[in-house]
Order: sequence, then C-alpha cells, then structure tokens
Amino acid sequence: MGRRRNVAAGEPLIWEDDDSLVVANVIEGVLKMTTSTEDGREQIVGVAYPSDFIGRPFGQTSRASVVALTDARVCVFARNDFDRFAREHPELEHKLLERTLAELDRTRSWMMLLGRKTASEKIATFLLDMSERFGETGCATTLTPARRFALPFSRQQVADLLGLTIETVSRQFTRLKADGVIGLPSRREVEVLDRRALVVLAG
Amino acid sequence: MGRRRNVAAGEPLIWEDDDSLVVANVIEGVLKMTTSTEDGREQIVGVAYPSDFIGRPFGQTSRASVVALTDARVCVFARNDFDRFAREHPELEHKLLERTLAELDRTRSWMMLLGRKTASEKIATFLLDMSERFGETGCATTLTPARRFALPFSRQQVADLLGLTIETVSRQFTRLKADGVIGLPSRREVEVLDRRALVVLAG
DNA sequence: CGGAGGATTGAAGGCTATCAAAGTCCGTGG
DNA sequence: CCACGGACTTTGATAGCCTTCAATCCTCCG
Repeated sequence: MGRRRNVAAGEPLIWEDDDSLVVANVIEGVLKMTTSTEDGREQIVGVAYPSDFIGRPFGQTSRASVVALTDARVCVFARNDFDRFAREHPELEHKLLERTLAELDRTRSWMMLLGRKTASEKIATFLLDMSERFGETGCATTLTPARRFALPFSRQQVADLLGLTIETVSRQFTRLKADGVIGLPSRREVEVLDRRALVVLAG
Repeated sequence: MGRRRNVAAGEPLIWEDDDSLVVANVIEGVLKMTTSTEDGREQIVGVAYPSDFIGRPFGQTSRASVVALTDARVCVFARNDFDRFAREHPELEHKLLERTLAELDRTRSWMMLLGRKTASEKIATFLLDMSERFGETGCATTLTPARRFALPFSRQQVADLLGLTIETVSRQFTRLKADGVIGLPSRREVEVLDRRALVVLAG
C-alpha cells in the first residue's frame, strides 16, 4: 500500500500551505518540519528521525514544509488511503496516538526553550538533546548518550531550530570550545568533553 | 466512571514532575499548562478550554503543571481506568487522536511565534487568537471573531504565554491603545478597533 | 588554483529585560 | 462612606543580550 521513495538532502517532501495529500514514515535519514513568515524568517517545528511519522492524517493541512536534511528514504501513503486504513485498524491508530502524544511532549518542552532560555542555555540543551538522540542503546534498557556525533544540521538550521541567528550559534559553539566543554573535530561533528558543564549550562 | 471536580481560579490540578495519575476533560473554565525552570522562569505550553483534554494518557508523566485560570469544572479520570477504557473503545481513541493532532498543530504554530516573532508581532498574534477563540459561531459554519472579549489571563500570564516580560506586554498593550488599534475598557477586557492593523502587525 | 557556499569573527545598534517607582483597582475594615 | 492595604499594572531609566551588517576565513570540489 505504501510506496518507497528516496529524498535527497535538501529536497522537499511537502510544501507549506500545499494541500498535502500524503503522509509518510521515515525509514532512513533525517527530515525537518518548518514554518516560515512572509518575510522569510524560518522556524523548525519538528525533526523526524527513522521510524518517525510525517504529515497530517485526518482533515486539515498541516501548514508546514518537510525537507530532507540528509539523504533519506521514506514510505509514502496517499492520505485518503491511510485515513481509511487507520480507522479500520485500531492498533495502528493507537500506535499513532502514542507517537503523537510523545511528539507533543517534546514540542512542549521545546516551547520552554524557545520562550524562556538564553542563547547559551539553548545551545547546551540542544547539544545534550543531540547527544542523547545519537546515543547507543547499551545492553541494558538505559541508553548511553553519545560522546561524539555528527550533526544532521547546518549552523543555519541549528539557528532555525533554536530561534537564534547563525552568528549567535557560531559564537556559542566557539565559546564552548574555548571553555573546553566541547570539541569540534569538523563542521558537522561535535565531541562532548564535559557533559556535567553542559547540564549546568542547559538551565 | 469520571468524577466531577470544581477547581477555583489559581488552584492547581496537576503538579509538574508529579507522577500524575489523572486525566481530565474540561467542562467549564480555562486552565493553563506550564513548565518552569529551577530558577523560576515559567512558560505556558498549552491552554485548555471547555471540551479540551488534559493530562497524559499511556505511560510517561507529562512534566507540566496544570492550574486553573478561572473557576473551572472538570471531569477527572484515574489514568489507569482511562487507558484501559480507551484501548477498548477505538472511537474514543480516534477522537483523542484527532484532538491531539490538532493540538500539535497549534503548538507548532506557537513555536514559530516564540522563536521568530518580535514582541509587537507576538501581541498582535495573541490578540487575534483570543478574538477568534471567543468569536461567535454565526448562522453559517464560519465563525465571526469577537470584537470585544475578556481575557482569561493576567498580564503576567500573557507574558508567560508569549515568552516576554510583564513590562513588555504592558508597553505593547499601551502602544496599541495609543495607536487606536485596540481599546482597553478594563484590565481584563480588550476591544478590537482595527482588526486589519492587527493582522498586518501579526506578521 | 580558484570559486562558491558555509562558517567565523568583529563592530555597532536595537529590542527587550531588568531594576525601580508610581499608579490603579478592589476588597476589607474602621 | 471612606480610608487603608495589597496585588496587579503601568511607566521610566538603564543595561545587556542578541541581532544586524560587514568582512574574513575555511573547506570542499571542479
């Protein structure tokens, strides 16, 4: 029923204000959901990783663009088909509900960050978030945060995620590096040298 | 199965970090969901109006306090009971899913506001939002935004909703009044005099 | 080597926060 | 009825964080 599709890094999957007729599942890669103002300011309102759900079932259009950050593979469904199928399969709807509730939780804690945190708190929170996202699931159920990882975001995208400018993001990274809290092996890579300090800075 | 409960204005229904064992439906009144930092900064992450759902079914705690803004009446359920009941009634789960998706949409557009809008854009957006929230559903399916309404928020709460300080909120209100865009019959009341201007200012 | 896009760095300015004080509204009690 | 107290709001002055504007620097590829 679903159709596989490859999306190259930078390529859009859904356009803002487009009456999106598709929903999708991420198989591989990372995608961003964004909204923009008329004058070009952009805010990333969600990030979809493998196994995450994309799109807006049931009715209204979602008013957000979806663009791949890395080369990605997704499984696309026509929304009508999906809606009908979901209504006939309560297990699927339940799964979808759990995921949506979890996403709402994440989104709400991000609101706290956007509305009340300073630039350095935002960066620290972001780095911890990434570190946990890319952490290894050890033998136990607990997951060890990654000490070193590659960001799927450019500096501009980090700025769009945190509600900052690219310059502020850059300056904060530089400062954390100078203070020995993180290392920056390359543009896209981050190494957490002092996790304790990050936790304190995250506020 | 549910239990009616009255909550006085200012009274909490759920505490942050409390392992909340309840979910609820709002019957009457308005409540806020908030998260706070250790040092006391607060962000309102959601507002629940009559017919809205409160709490976090299925698993994790929601990490948000719920406090009544006005005297309110809610219908409270033990979460375990609710979870079980929901799993046995797909229609209920579907309804809940639709509401959760809608709430996620609203939350995401609020992220845009928090991350990228200026104080005056935030205030204008907020006032339009309120005006529509308290609009009359005319004879048609279209709803007419309210020209005059009473805010369920204090100035401080407006600030916590928009990620501003109380002083900035107050100054923006004063300016809009001076510019003839709104009238302020009393502390809690707002009259929209020039909707067009608000739409422009909302960005 | 050279170009282009992204990233970093620097200087200046503006918007919003902070600190402080005065004003307003409202309920209570004399 | 009016004075008083307290919470909330408004207003003012100042400071600071982050943005803006601009230039330079990397780094990757053709």
